[in-house]
Amino acid sequence: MDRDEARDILFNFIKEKSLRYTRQREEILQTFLSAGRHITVEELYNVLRKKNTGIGYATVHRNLKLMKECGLADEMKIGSDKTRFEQAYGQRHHDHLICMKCGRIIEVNDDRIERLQDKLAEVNNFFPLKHKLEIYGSCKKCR
Amino acid sequence: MDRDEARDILFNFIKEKSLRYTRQREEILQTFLSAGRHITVEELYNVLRKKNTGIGYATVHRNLKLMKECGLADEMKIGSDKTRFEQAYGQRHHDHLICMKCGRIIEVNDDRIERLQDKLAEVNNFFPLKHKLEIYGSCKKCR
DNA sequence: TTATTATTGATAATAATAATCAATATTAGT
DNA sequence: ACTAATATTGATTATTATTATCAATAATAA
Ligand SMILES: [Mn+2]
Ligand SMILES: [Mn+2]
Ligand SMILES: [Zn+2]
Ligand SMILES: [Zn+2]
Repeated sequence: MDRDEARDILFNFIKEKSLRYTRQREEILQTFLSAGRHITVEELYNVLRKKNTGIGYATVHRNLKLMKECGLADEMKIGSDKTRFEQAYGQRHHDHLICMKCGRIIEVNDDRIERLQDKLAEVNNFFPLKHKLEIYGSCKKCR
Repeated sequence: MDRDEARDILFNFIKEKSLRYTRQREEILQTFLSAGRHITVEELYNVLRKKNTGIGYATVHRNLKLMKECGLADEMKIGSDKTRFEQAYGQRHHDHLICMKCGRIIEVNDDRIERLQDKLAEVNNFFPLKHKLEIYGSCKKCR
């Protein structure tokens, strides 16, 4: 994702809602964009702490939620772990293979599955809005 | 699921592990079998409370976990709701359509999707053990 | 510069789940 | 049936993730 584009999205969202563009928001956005995918609030908070930004946990939490609101982040919950956030803007939908041994998360896509899911909903008179497919097992290394 | 068969499974599991077959366990099992699918600890606890069984919340919680251990129950977590339990013995695997308006849960199955999931794992050098497919949207009534 | 008010960061509240522990109940052995 | 051993219960507390609170501060517009 383009950094400037991401900043624009956040900035415009903030202006539209009469919110304020703070040093903390800029810092959290940049750090989030640099960080690995599927990061928790705690993990992002720890990265920011090492940078001596003095940003509090609550602020990280609040602003990841804000970034979700404006479409820059997606929220995901795996099992009963902590909520994870991943970059969403410019990313196409994908599902996840989750290694139960090392925690690695592999992003995958299968159009045939996507289409069959829509059909499955249809034959059940169900109007699908979103879905979650997670396959749990062990990855190559942990086999 | 056959009641006697279910009791046998629990009973044998308990004997194998040198545990004890208590009045509470029998009561919780029977009530769980009679209750609707995808029930929470709290919901089951409330049913038991109405029956004046005097069984505590912690005991319900512990024993639903036990029933999961012996294969009589499956645990599922939808979004950030409370954990739900459903009968597992004699039930084939299925996925869920979840109405975001009324909370209705429709159980579905599609062998083609199942097979494609296995292939998807395979091409990613991933060994699948279980999976979770949930489609969120609105049901017929809530359309 | 000033007034307004959104934001922050520390902390407390909430809520789901699990752990603790003394009292009690179950079980096996006699 | 009695006893000893110990698993279980139920009330309560602890833990953990998430969210709310609030006084101090910072961002924004006039
Ligand atoms: Mn992902
Ligand atoms: Mn089900
Ligand atoms: Zn792995
Ligand atoms: Zn509905």
